Amino acid sequence: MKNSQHLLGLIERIGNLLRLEERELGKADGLQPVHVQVLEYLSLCNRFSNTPLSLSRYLGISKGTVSQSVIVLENKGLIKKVQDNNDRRIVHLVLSETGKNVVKNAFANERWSNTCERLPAQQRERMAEDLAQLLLELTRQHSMQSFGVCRTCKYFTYENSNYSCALLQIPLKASETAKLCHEHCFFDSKTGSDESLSVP
Amino acid sequence: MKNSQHLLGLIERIGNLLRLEERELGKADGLQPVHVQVLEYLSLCNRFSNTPLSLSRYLGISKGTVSQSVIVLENKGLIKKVQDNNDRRIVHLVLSETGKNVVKNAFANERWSNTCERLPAQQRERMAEDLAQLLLELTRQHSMQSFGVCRTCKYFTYENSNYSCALLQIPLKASETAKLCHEHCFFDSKTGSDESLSVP
DNA sequence: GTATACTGTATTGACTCGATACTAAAAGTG
DNA sequence: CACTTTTAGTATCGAGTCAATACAGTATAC
Repeated sequence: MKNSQHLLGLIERIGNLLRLEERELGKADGLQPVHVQVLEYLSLCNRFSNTPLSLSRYLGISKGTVSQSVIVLENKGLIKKVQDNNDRRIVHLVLSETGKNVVKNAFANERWSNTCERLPAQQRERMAEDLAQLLLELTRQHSMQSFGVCRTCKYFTYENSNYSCALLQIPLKASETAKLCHEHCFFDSKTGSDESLSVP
Repeated sequence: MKNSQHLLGLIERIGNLLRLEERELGKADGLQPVHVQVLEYLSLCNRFSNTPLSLSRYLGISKGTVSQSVIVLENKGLIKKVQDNNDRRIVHLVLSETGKNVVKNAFANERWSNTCERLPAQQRERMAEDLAQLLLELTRQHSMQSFGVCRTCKYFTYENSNYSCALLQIPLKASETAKLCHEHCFFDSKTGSDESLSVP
C-alpha cells in the first residue's frame, strides 16, 4: 500500500513538472498547457479520434471545456474544423501548417529530451512498457477508452499487403496504423478480459 | 527520440487521469485538485519542507498561487499556520485532524490502489525506481530541488542510535527520517555530479 | 547601520473548468 | 412514416487557478 502511494507521488510530481514545461513552451505562442496538450494529441490521432469528444475523453476534461479550447486554437490559426461527410454532427480537428510547427517545437523540448538521453535506452524501453500497462489498468478502472496505437489493436488486420480495421470494417492507410485510435483494444490475454471496453 | 515522445505521452496521460481522480476525491469537501495535492504533500514533508515556498517549488506553481490555496485550506479548517520560532518570516503549514482525515481518504483512492494491485509487486518496485531516477534527472534539468526522503539523503547520518542531518547540523527524530526534505541530495555517484543542487 | 536578500501576502486580470441548458443530426421505435 | 431517444457539439455563466506585480516584514552581509 505504501508502495502505491510512493508511485502515485512520483508520477504526480513528474506530471507537474511536465505541465510546467508545457507552460513555458506555450508561452511564446500565448498558449496554455492544455492547448499544447491538444495540439500534441491532434498530431498523434487518426481520422476517427480527431474529434472534440475523443479529445475530452483523452484529456479527461469536459466536452464544454474542449469546445472552448478548440475555439482559442482555431482563432490562433493552429487548427481547422472540418465537418464529417457521413455524419454531419461530427467535427474533425486538423492541424494547420502553423499548428504542426508549434507541436514540432513542443516535442523538441530540450529539457525532456536531455532528461531521457541521460537514462539508458533499455531503461526507457522498460519504463514505457510498464507505464503502458499501468495506464491500461487505470483506464479499465475508469471504464475509459484506452487510446492505443492502431497497429497494436486486436481489431487490426493485415491481409494481402492491405491494412484494415476489423471493428469498423474499413481499410486503413499505412500511415494511419501508427496513430492513436479511440476504439483501441489491446490483444493481450495476460491482462485479463476486455469486457470493460465497449465493443458492439 | 520517438521513444521519448511516447514516454512523455504516457506520463502525461496518466497524470491527467490522476488529476481527474483528485477532482473527484476533492469534490465532497469542495476542494480543487491542487488542494488535494497540497494536503498530500503536507502529510509527507518534514519540519523544514512544510513551508509555502517549498510547496510552490514542489508543485511547480508560483508562491502567490500557493498563498491563495493556503488561505482556502485554512478557511476550511484543514491546515493551520504556525510561525517559526527562529525565523519569523517563515510559516509552517500543519495538517489539522480534519485535514489528516481528508488526506487519508484521498490516499485510500480505490481506483488507484486497484490499479496498483493488478500489477505484480516486482513491476511496481521497478517502476518506482525507474521513475525516481527520471524525476531526479528532470529536476536537475530544471535546476530544482529533488525533494527526496530524508533517509536516502547524502547528509543523513546515523551514529550511536541517533539520527541527524549533516547539512543542517541538527538531530532528527526517527519519524522524520521517512519524510520528504527540500534540501535532499541523493548519495548516488552513478547519476553524475551534484553541482546543480544548491549546497551552502 | 545600511543595503540586500529572502519569505510570505495582496491585488489584478487572463484563462480554465464544470454545470447547465441548448441546437442539430442520427438512430432507434412504433 | 412520425415519434422519441441518443449523440456530437456549442453557448453561457460563475467559481476558481494561476502568473505577474507590487508590497511588507524579517534576516543577513558588509
